[in-house]
Amino acid sequence: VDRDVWLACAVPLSRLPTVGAEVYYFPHGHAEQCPAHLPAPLPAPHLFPCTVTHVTLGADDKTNEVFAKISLSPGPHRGGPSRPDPTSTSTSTTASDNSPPQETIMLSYFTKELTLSDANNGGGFSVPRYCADHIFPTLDFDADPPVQNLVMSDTRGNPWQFRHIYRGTPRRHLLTTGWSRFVNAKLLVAGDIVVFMRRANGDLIVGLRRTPRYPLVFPGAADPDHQPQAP
Amino acid sequence: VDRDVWLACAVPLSRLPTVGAEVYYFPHGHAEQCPAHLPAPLPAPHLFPCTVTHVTLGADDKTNEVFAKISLSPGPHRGGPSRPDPTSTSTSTTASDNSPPQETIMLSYFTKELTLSDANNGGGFSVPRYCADHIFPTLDFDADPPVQNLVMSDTRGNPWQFRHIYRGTPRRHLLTTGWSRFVNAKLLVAGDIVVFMRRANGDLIVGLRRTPRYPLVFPGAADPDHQPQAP
DNA sequence: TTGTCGGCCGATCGCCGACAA
DNA sequence: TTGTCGGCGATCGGCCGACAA
Repeated sequence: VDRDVWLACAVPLSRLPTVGAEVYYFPHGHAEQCPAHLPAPLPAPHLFPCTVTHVTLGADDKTNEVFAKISLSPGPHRGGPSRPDPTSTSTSTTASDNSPPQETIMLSYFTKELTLSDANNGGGFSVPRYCADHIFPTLDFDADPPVQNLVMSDTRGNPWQFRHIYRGTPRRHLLTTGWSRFVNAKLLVAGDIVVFMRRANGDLIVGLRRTPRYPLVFPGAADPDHQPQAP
Repeated sequence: VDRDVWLACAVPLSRLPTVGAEVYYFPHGHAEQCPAHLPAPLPAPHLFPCTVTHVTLGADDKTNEVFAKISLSPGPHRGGPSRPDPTSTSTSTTASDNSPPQETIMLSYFTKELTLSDANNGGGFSVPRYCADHIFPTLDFDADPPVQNLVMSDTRGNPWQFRHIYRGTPRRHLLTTGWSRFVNAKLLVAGDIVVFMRRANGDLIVGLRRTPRYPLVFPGAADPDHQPQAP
């Protein structure tokens, strides 16, 4: 996954450490994300000085959820110890360090939280004005109705096609054909956030941020047998 | 999985070894079922004398495909070597030994290979006369049409409900409502075999045998993204 | 400007008897 | 006896403008 795409999809507070940075590993922050893997009650909060040896950016093949794999090498810091950042974790999207390099955003992007109508009803998506004007290619407003096909890649590079139309009274931008297929394939629900990105060369990319799921695995979802059919 | 249910679903040639039996492990038979896991070209066919230490019967949670996990302990046989059975394998449905105990079938069962109509058309299943007469509960033929709801468990114990009706000209037995749901959930295709079983207490069980799939993993099935929607 | 709703049209699902193998 | 077919009614998906927030 490209760094700029990753950053656009990650939560705004996310900061990526650079290789060689001296950080603190905070076990409690890590355990917070993997409550099922707790081997035993953790000892009192403690910070371990570490050095970042490798950073790998990725996106889940199925859900497109972005993550960062941060390899740490334990050991004391060479320079004077700076104030430890208690939010440091590893292999999570909220990893950060003490000297975040300012990222230059190389692409335009727009985010929207899915409404109930976006996720459930009729299979359409209401495109906010700003997104249609600044991210999507401009429509031919002489046509009636103005309509175009958009092809955009997800964060794994797979293409998705959407019908973008400007219609209704009052007029508004919508994504229709293709949208519900995307929602179903990505298992999106209201509250999830879509990220539409446009590169300088015009390429379109669609990314995702998911709201926390409770529980992460739906009971009975793995085995459809437990849902016997109604008469 | 109960032993009698397992035996009814396994292919007729299947025989289960007993713990302590002295058998031969035949690597080529095993490799035949796992062509993808061949570490290297196998040496010339060879038989390894082994003793069965444990037998576990199971059914795949999703597909209900039955299998036997047979633990072998390598070592020379104590008694005089009997004629080795070249079909012996481990962890497969075709496992066998040299002294199959005669199984007492504790249940009635009926098998049918799915036709194209059973698997594809209209969501119904043509019930052969023998199955309706000897396996299913008898219908009330005074009703018009004679109809009943059947609830049967799959080999994992999950309940499935089918509408059993006797109708048409000429009259015939059919499973209608509920059948297509079962076909879709179990990913059945024409050529697969269903096994309807009735225990002495009247309980109904439905099992499956699958025809070999080529390939075993459908290309592109894992990632729906590679199938962009048609306009 | 945009979220939600009801209308409605077309596609699909699935129950049906007809008919022939 | 039973496999396949065409018919057709019910259901569902999904595109639409209306309307109000």
